[in-house]
Amino acid sequence: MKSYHHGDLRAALLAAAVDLIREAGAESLSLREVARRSGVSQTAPYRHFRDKEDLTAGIAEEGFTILGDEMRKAAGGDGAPRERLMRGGRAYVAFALKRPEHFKVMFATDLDAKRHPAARTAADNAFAGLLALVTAAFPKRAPLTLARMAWSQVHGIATLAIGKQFRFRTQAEVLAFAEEAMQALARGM
Amino acid sequence: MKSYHHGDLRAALLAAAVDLIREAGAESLSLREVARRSGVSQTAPYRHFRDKEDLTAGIAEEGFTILGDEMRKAAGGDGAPRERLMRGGRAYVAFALKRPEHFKVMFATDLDAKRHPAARTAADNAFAGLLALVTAAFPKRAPLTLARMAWSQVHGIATLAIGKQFRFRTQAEVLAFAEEAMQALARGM
DNA sequence: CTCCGATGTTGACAGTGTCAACTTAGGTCG
DNA sequence: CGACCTAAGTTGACACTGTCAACATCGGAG
Repeated sequence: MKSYHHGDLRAALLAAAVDLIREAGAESLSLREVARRSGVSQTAPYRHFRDKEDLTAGIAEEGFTILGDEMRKAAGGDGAPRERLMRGGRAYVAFALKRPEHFKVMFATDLDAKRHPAARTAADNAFAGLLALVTAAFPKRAPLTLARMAWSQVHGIATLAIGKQFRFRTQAEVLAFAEEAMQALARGM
Repeated sequence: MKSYHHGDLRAALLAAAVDLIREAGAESLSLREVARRSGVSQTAPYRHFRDKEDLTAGIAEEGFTILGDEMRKAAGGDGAPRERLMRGGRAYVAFALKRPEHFKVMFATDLDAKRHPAARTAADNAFAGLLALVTAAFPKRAPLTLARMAWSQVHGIATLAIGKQFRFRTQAEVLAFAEEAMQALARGM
């Protein structure tokens, strides 16, 4: 019986936007099409997002939150600190492979801290988790620098993999390669 | 006396497009604005590019060509193979810092080999240079895998640096960090 | 029960990518 | 030397987009 008010339009819009990006690419993300797919008028999204960029910032925030959660979950439990760090890195790459739309949006624009504080907070949060893992795995060793190294490594792998720059055929191959690369870097650190 | 024909419109359009991206971001790249800045009608670009995507592919091709050249130049000359590989990697990061507009476009879209063969060729070419460097530096050691590791490393650094994800203040800081990271990875390889 | 704020709608405007049809410049060939 | 062909550029149009202003409606607080 479709009431005048939607109920949870914001979430529906975010989901529709991600779907659209998956189907047609981030270039052809359209606020109007997102509204259409959510069964709502063209300007309804403006009750939940300031403008189009704010919508993508919402996707980015969602992505950083999920990424942080999945890394924490993967790195949790028992095992040596180094082993747990590896699991965290693996989760980073796995996230990018499973949700390439989120991942691309998250790093497409340098999201302005003033305009999108929630997204920035979620991002900082995820990085803080990584920092903790690195600190535990390599104590007394300039943790910030080492964390940046680890981040660069998995980020490069993730970016190039979803951009199809490597010639890997399966996600399993990507993950196996990531494992190898992380081992090599860890040895050198 | 502004002749009817432009002379080298294609190059002018590419340059205007890069300028526009630098000033306003890749999102607001507009074929019409590019045409306007080149002093030409709105549809003139279609004589040189099939569509908007083809224009960005042109920028990407230009970028890959420059990148390949600069890496080769940096890695040339004398020095131990490892040392030359380092110089190549450093050139990769330096390229991204100096030409972030090119760099972003190059990796924004997974450029279709069928639609944009020239861009793909230029990209393959640049990677081939890296592969040669790695092979010389680490003989008898699965060069493809090692090259991918090196590429991931510098690519991650470049991407995160120009996306302002690190909190570095100067380009020199970024390059110094890159040096450190490359050393660490090389030790582990 | 009333009324007000949050949520949603309609209509409009400027700007965009792209197509079809037309024009012009400048070199090729009889 | 003049006719003409093609590459390069133009004009006008269409459907679509982001966004604004003005209006409508629901649902909960008093």
